[in-house]
Amino acid sequence: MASPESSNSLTDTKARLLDAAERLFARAGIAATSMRAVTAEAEANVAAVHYHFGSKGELLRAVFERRIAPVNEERLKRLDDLEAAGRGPSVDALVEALVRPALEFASRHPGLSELVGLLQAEPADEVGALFEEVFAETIERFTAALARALPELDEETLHARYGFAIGAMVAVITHRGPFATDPAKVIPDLVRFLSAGMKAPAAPSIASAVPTRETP
Amino acid sequence: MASPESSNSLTDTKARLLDAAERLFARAGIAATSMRAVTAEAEANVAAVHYHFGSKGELLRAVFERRIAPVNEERLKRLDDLEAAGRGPSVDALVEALVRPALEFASRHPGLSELVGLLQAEPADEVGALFEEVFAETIERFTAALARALPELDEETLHARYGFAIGAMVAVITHRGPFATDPAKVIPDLVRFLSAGMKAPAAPSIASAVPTRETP
DNA sequence: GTCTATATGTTGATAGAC
DNA sequence: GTCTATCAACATATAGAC
Repeated sequence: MASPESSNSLTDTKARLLDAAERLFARAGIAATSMRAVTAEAEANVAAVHYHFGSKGELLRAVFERRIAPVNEERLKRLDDLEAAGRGPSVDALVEALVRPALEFASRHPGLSELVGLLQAEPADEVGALFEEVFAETIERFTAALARALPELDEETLHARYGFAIGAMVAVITHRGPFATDPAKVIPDLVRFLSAGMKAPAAPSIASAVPTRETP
Repeated sequence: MASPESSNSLTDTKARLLDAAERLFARAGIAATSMRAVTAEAEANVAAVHYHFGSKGELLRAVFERRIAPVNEERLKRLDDLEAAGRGPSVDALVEALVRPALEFASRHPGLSELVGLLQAEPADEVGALFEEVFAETIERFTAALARALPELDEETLHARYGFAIGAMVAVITHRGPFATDPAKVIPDLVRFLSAGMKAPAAPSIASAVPTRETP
């Protein structure tokens, strides 16, 4: 089926470069990681990364997409399942569908953890556009589903709470806090915390407050 | 009172270097910001930063400490006030004392926002030790106060929730989410969300669950 | 596809005149 | 305290042999 000599060891270098770049970007940051270090770690040549990716920026993009795409696919699959089975998934179920795939992937691929950390603080120059592009669908689908589960929240509050939740989740993924390393422990903890926050009573809007008596 | 010629323009360069470094570190990251860029922005000389700070690492440390120290001072002052007035501050009050100073400082000094972003994702080499050192007292005081307000939570869960809260707060500070830019709007929103999360029922511990009947 | 060799620029740090 | 000049080390990127 495969051509006589191409398939295996030829693309091997490319994969090793991705692995090495992920490891080093995560460990020392993007700007501080030289392509020499990447190629050395991958046991490849300095020119190889230019041949396979064209530039350091494109290598970075490939590294991110490889890890983040499957997380979002799993999230959307879980959301599809929730919406298919009966109508109106609970807040807890939605939060878990959003959070669990990310945390489980992160615990399986330690590189993802620190990669997400980079996504958070790396100057938006290169990463910002990638961020928007990769997460747009997930954000839209989940905020819409949460809006249906929490009809009493105005859109602005709901979007803010979604942002709070992502922030807390990112803290766990990047290990910036005293969190259990076992996903089986931390995921329920986080879901419990975030669901309670999501379901908190909305702020009393100034206009609709005290409707019991009108001042003439 | 002041000595004839020293006080003003002599320390001026040092302050300009701090301002410039803060601006550039925030904009492009630490590793990507050269000291040449810093001294150019400060309209100073390449050697000036070595004269005043000794190295790039010490400059970084000075930049962080200048901004973060006052935030923690304000937090601890508010906590002191809460604990002085009556016993047992509420969860909501504690969360607000933790969160409001940071968000208000960040909205007044835009540089702090992106500086906090750096603290989050910069490889822990240099920043990690600084982080531990600067936030240790705040963490200890607030988790202790929260533990008194939430006696039903075990220590591990409480620390984890504290970490979730910091993560959500950092997301707001670094503008990584659809948050209102007006602190008067976002702070109450965040406090409401986090307080509800803090007060969420604890996970049923496997050991103490179903204590209604003992199996022989 | 992978390598060596090299062109060209930038970095952090220092020495020493003023 | 501030400057110019200069260092060795390292960066990205490319050219061309194999």
